[in-house]
Amino acid sequence: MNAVSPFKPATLHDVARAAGVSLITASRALGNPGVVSAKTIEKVQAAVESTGYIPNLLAGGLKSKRSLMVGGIVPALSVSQFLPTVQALTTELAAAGYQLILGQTAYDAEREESVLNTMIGRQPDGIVITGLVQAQRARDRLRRSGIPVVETWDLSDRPIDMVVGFSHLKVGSAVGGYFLGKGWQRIGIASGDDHRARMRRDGFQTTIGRELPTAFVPAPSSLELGRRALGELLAKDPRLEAICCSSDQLAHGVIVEALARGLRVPQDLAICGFGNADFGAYTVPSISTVHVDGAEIGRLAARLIVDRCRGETIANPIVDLGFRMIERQST
Amino acid sequence: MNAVSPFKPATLHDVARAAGVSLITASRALGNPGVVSAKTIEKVQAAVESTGYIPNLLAGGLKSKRSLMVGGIVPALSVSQFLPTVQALTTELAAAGYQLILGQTAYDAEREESVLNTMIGRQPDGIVITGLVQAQRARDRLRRSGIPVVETWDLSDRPIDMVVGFSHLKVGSAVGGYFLGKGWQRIGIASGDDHRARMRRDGFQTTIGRELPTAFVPAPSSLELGRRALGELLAKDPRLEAICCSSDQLAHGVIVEALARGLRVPQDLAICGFGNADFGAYTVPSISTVHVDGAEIGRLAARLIVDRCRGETIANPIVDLGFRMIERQST
DNA sequence: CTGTTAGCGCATTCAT
DNA sequence: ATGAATGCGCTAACAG
Repeated sequence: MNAVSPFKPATLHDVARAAGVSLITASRALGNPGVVSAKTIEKVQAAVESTGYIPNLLAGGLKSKRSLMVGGIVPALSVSQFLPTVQALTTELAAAGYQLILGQTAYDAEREESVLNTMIGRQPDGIVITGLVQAQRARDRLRRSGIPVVETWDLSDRPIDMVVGFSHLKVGSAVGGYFLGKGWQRIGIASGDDHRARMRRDGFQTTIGRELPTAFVPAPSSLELGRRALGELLAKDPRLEAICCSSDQLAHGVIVEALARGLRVPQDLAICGFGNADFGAYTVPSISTVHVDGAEIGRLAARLIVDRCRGETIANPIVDLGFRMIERQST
Repeated sequence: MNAVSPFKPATLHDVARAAGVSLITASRALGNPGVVSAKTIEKVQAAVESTGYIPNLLAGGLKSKRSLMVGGIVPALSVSQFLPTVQALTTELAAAGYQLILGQTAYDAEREESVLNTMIGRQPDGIVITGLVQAQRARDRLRRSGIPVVETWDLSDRPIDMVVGFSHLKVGSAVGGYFLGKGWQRIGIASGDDHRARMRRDGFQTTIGRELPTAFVPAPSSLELGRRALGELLAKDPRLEAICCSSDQLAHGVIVEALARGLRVPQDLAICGFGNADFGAYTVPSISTVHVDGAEIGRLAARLIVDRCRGETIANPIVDLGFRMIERQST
């Protein structure tokens, strides 16, 4: 082991010298081995071993215009809805040699813009955003940057570039239709105060056909907020029969609070969530919900970016992944 | 708005020309405004606006040796234990102008090494790892890279560089002591199969003073696995009085399963978790657990890295954040 | 197959 | 307070 000092990491130059070849040959042996003789590759690889060389991807990216990084932007990592997406994104990108740079907007338009700017400054080969970018300025900037962009977890006719998601309005309508079919009259809503939850609520109310008592809770939602939300709703109308919740966390909280108050679920109070969180099938009662394939959103987004980077044309830049209702014990 | 073509993003060169100053003056006006006259700064900023200039951080980093990126490595994003850490890390780093690059090891030593290598290649100004790096090769490589490294969520006398965490062995002992104090005799363990959960189990068993029936579940743990684990444990010993779980998710599942089987919690079966997950205080019964300040781990790790980058000397590179037991209804 | 030349976009010397 | 030159580490283009 011909270790190099800790303060001067080996460069490709050192590798080339150790292998007795030119700089560019060493570069090719590592990055494009098809064009180099087997013997040379061996020598170079031995040199890499002995020098402990690790390629400087910053330098490579500067020249080649491929940084092998993809930016991922979420409101907050704790929004468990998005976790499977970020996880799948990271995994799928890693498989293609890309790495994810994370940005959090904290549901704040200003922060979103500043996050986007530093993102763009890192010359990522793609950007994946949970939700649609609202600010027109930011949309223009992204479009002009020429970086492939995938907006996710929503749908739009005119995305910045590409979009993978589903219609929140339709989700709301579908749940509304389900509630109508059950014949429930006294209906309440527990909803996060973010854009997408509000959209689902709109779709739900439109289908039900009237304004409904609503408890808004600050995003991200949680079991605790669900408990509080039910308290609020029952204060508005103690005889509610059914609650539509904007997440399974919220629904879980509503269930726990209902049981704690001696209500039977679903006989006295029916409860529906959203997101098909992993625990929902295993609570007692299990939680009826709307399934959305968050991991698939991440995988698809990754693939769109990678394909685009390979110069392929994207047949369909607007992907509707849909959703499906899952009926369990809570309704 | 003097927009530039989407295919040729403005460089600092363009800004300098538009402002009628030299390249370096423009550079200083943006990066080191104290040394430049107010009038020049204004001209440069106007030029930035009109050209839509966004600094290329790759190029800046290449020259300045400060990439303003920090690598973060987790087994999997879905391990909710680590979420507050990653979230706080991202937020705290962003405040100091750094961004996080995410790597997932999937609890796999080989993947860990390859993730570390590409990480190092990106010249991050620091690396934060959840857990201690096990492979000696990887430890050497990290140490030799000269990059500040913070290992977290564990403790060691000889970290690669710095470490912020707590002793899992002591956590196990503390919970064991608590169980002994309660006088429970027939005790079972539901544990994740990862390194740290096993350490806590070791500490627990040592304090209890004997081998205990254990149900191992694959990490990451979940409510579902908790239900299954209780089934397994009761099959081994139907008269168990108390269960020690390696996470609150697992504990929640054990509680749900116990209630579903008609057992009263804690009268028939006492249950203790670990991690103080957000829902644990609001379930019925609420979950006794061990609190660890995951967010603080992230904040501290960020600060250590940032301080080190500023050239400050770290007074104490080994930080024990400790833990505390929280007694709730489930015991 | 291999090597030479010329930058990528910026910040750190030095100079003025 | 400003500017000119130089090179960070690497790869794309062209040569041989």
